[in-house]
Amino acid sequence: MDLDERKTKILQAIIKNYLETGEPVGSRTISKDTDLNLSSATIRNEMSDLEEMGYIIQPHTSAGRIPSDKGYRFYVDTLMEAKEREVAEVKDMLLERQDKLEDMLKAVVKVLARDTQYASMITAPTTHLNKLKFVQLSRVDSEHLLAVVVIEGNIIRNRIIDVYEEIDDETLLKLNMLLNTQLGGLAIEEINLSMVAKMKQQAGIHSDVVGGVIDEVILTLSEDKNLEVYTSGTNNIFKYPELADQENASRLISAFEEKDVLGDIIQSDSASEETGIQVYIGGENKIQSMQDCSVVTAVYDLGDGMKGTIGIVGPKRMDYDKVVGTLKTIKTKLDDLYHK
Amino acid sequence: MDLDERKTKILQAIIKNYLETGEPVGSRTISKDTDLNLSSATIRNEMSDLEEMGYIIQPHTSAGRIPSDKGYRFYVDTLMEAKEREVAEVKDMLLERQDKLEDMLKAVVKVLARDTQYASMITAPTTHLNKLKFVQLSRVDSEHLLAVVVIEGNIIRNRIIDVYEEIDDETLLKLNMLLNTQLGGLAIEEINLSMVAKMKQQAGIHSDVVGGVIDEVILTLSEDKNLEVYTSGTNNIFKYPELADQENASRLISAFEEKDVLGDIIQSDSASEETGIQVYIGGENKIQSMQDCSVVTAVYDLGDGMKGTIGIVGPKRMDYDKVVGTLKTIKTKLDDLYHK
DNA sequence: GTTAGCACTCTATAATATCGAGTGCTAACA
DNA sequence: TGTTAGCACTCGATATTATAGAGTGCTAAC
Repeated sequence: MDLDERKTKILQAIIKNYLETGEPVGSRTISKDTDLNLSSATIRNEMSDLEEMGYIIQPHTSAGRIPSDKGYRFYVDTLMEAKEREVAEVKDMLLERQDKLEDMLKAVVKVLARDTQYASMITAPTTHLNKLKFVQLSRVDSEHLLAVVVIEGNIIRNRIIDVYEEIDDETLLKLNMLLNTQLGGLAIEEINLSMVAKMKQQAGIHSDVVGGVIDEVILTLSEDKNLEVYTSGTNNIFKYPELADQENASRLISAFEEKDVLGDIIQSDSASEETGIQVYIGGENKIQSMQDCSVVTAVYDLGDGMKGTIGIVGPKRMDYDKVVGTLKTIKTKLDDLYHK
Repeated sequence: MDLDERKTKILQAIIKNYLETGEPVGSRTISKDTDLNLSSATIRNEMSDLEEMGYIIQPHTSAGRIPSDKGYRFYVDTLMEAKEREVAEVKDMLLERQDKLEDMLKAVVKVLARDTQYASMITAPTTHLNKLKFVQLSRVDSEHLLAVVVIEGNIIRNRIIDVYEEIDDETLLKLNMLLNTQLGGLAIEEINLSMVAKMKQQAGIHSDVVGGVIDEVILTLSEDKNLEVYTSGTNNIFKYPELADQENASRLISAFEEKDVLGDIIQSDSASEETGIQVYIGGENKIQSMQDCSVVTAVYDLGDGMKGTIGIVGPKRMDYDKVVGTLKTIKTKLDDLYHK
């Protein structure tokens, strides 16, 4: 038995209807709603077939049918007509200065949540090809130095370093020179221990300062680990009864609080290449607490190897059209930021 | 009619019992639980009085009594015996480097949530007496400068500034000198427009760079506005049935997502001076969505005028002893950080 | 002032009845 | 052979009723 055109149409009608209402769909509804002009009895026969094939499920004997994960998957893969959406606000927002990256990400995820009405998240971009642009040491007061580390993509990190001996301006200048000539332009893999030892030796009594700076440089260069994730609209999960019972809601909300968990969702996102958008339905999710949800993610690319992920979590009966459209738009706008 | 010793004891017993069970407390329970050796009938008479005086409430005719806001208030003000608590983890945590303030705050609030089992929040310290320590301009590449602004308390902000004309090293040095001699040590109130104009004039063709830096300085100095708030343990609200119904939970969670709302709670915290800890019970809360909750906050002081607030939100039948004790400990440890 | 006793109230829980949407199956029809 | 009307049946959702028990207020006796 295979999915002929009529079965496909009926399956689509069932899913569409269920997405809207959240109630199991009966044969009578389909009979009236579609332009197939078939009686409910015929529909019933077809539905029985579709159930046998695993596309739909009967919650209990005398209820209508709801889509199975397999049904949703078929819908997403073949039946969905992704509509382009306009997300007006984002366009302006992205004109903001890039060094306020954090604020920009927070704003984008907020727009996404408001636009889709699903719980939303975005990760700060992680750079994989990190190279040091330069280091700048300044005196804060007699006991502290400030080390500013700048890497490709203009990511900036600061660190206050304790000093125990007086450092005069000239020495400071020399240390700056030393650090920049030795380390400038290098990636983390290119910095080895013998270089560090040599530099410490050249710094003489200030070797601990050099050590502190190098620590910060290494930390900054290898910083994909402490993944920043911003979320918005968490409380949207209460809009969907099938997710809103206490146990579920509690689990989901604590998942949204644990950045690591969100990181896991996003990690191995090898995103379907044409659009860069990935849909995980129900059991396809790795995260236990999201087995009753669908997750849609998109990878954005700010250039310089700076890639991040933006996505939403919602009920399986999600408005996939809308979500994919919205994500596509936002992704495009984020990507354009670089190629503009 | 006034609160004699016996009434006080009975009130205390009612509240204690209700805090533990969350169920309305009957006269029989009190009769057995206290060492007053009174029959349930006598207790009933007293309870009737206490109800008339507004300290307790009957949810319905044939139920036991629960404390009113006024009852809780009396309990917190006079009956509670705040226990000192040990919050072991925080001690070590605070030894961390101060320039990772953000991470430290996140860690502290996490400990608080885990320790109390209530939803917790902490605000980053805002400094009111901000004075500029120094500004440092560096070249990032031919089109961008990096401005680093450091203010009292070693708070650091960065900004990338676009430049349209080549700036050589010497000019950069001059601009650095100019900015630091003119602005060093000043508070925001001390920087006026005529100074800005004068500096721009001295900077000649690079007046826009100077303008950009000054913008960032002003932004940094007046930065109490974009109040950073970190939260943890939001999902703890599901542990208390009286808060866990969908509507309530949804409201609370979205309040926890809106930093502004949390800011409001904390704003006018004139904290009772001896301990610096403030308790808001039910209707005493300004925030609409928290009228069914109690909120306990503490102001911490890192010195240099850097003050922040840490607090928890939970059900009215909260373990006030524990919470106040824990907050006191954390507050003390944060305060000590400065005076150590 | 305290207490035993008792009638009364009201919620929570369980047990029961009823309704209706939806199904599967059969038989008739085109 | 595919389609459809008809009908008995299933089962969750909702309303209805009954029951138990915790707690009260009041009265009268101690």
